[in-house]
Amino acid sequence: MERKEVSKSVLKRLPAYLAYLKSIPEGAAPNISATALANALGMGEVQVRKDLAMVSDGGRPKIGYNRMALIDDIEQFLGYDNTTDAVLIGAGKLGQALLGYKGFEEYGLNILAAFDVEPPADQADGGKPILPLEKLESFCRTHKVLMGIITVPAANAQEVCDKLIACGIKAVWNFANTHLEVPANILVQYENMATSLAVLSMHLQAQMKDKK
Amino acid sequence: MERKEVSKSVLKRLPAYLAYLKSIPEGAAPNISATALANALGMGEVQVRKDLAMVSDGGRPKIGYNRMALIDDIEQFLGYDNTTDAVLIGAGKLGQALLGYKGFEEYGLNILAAFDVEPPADQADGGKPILPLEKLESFCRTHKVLMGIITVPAANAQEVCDKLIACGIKAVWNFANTHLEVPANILVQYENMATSLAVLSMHLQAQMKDKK
DNA sequence: TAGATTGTTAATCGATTAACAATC
DNA sequence: TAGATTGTTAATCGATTAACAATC
Repeated sequence: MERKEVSKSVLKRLPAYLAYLKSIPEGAAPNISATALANALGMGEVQVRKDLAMVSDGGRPKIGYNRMALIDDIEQFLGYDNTTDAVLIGAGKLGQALLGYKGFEEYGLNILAAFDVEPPADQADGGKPILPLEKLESFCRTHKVLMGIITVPAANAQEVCDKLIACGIKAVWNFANTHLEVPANILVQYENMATSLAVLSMHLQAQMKDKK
Repeated sequence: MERKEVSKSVLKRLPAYLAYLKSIPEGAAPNISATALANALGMGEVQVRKDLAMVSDGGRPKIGYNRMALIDDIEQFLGYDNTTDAVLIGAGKLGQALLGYKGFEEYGLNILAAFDVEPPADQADGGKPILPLEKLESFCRTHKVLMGIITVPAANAQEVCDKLIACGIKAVWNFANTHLEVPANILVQYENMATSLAVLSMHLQAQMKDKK
């Protein structure tokens, strides 16, 4: 299957398909139709079919897609089959939660270590190390790290980001609620809780108004 | 200023404006132009102007918008001025991190308590309580809670979600990587790390290919 | 064969961008 | 007045949806 260019909107839907496909028990029927997938996820079936056409080499009319093959295709497309190493900066509550989260492996993400200006003294045995920030550059260089995760306060995020880029990082996952200025070839993905909250509180406000 | 209907895309950009406006020091000039805002955030200036027109009652040509007034307008529009109470289900690592995060207050979100099938014995003094799941319904009813935050494993998310809706919740913030089936009047906001990771690993793959 | 299902081509929709008129 | 800046109207762009032809 040759690699097609997919738009960001398609890309963002792929993990949802994958999660659903994986949640189907082993013993179930080996095939699944785009219609079934669409219904399960509350989406349009044409959209699902178009999305799948981008990553798989096709389903068979009347039968659908082979579930296992589809899982493999999406995982390969998303690059979950080869792991990406990452470093995390900012070992506060959120940082440590992400550091300890086992689920990332499933997505091909491997956080090697965290860095902090003040590494906590009591580090969990066998957990991933939290190192002083001074060691960041040498660490990134020796491990050829390409992704950095920022979980420092917003005020320090740009500074940390600059440092990461100087260390050779190409992609930044930013949990700080601030815009980051970066060169064109660097991608910043914002994980912005404030955005989600805006959507939620908007809905609640509308609900309240409807009621009265 | 009468309340306009804004699209989700506009809504999602508002928190970014707000964060930037708030990051400007008190002492700076009292006005800011849409052009300046756009440049700072790497956005188009027409887009910024259109967005602001939805929430503020206007800037003045040649001068721009009054910063303080703009902050107030956006906060009011997003409902950050009156707090929303929420409960959190699933006191694992992520759940506890969110529970302990002070920053939500700024967005008008107040997590009252967490619930778990097995509340941990050692709860931080003065922190928010982690209660057994059986107490969820009475708690929600007495506190008239409208928002629920789901941080349980994907396999249990739907069950928890149903329970929340039965308790009168109107908006769900779902951190589990799974689709939730809900009635039409309930909003589910997915906080999907897998989605962000997909975008990031895609970028890294493209970078690698360019290099060789 | 008939019908379910796929994949594609065309139409619609919404959001972004560009052009321009209004204003301080 | 001139110029910066706003706000609006029109044009473009991209993504979603609808219609339909292809296939097992």
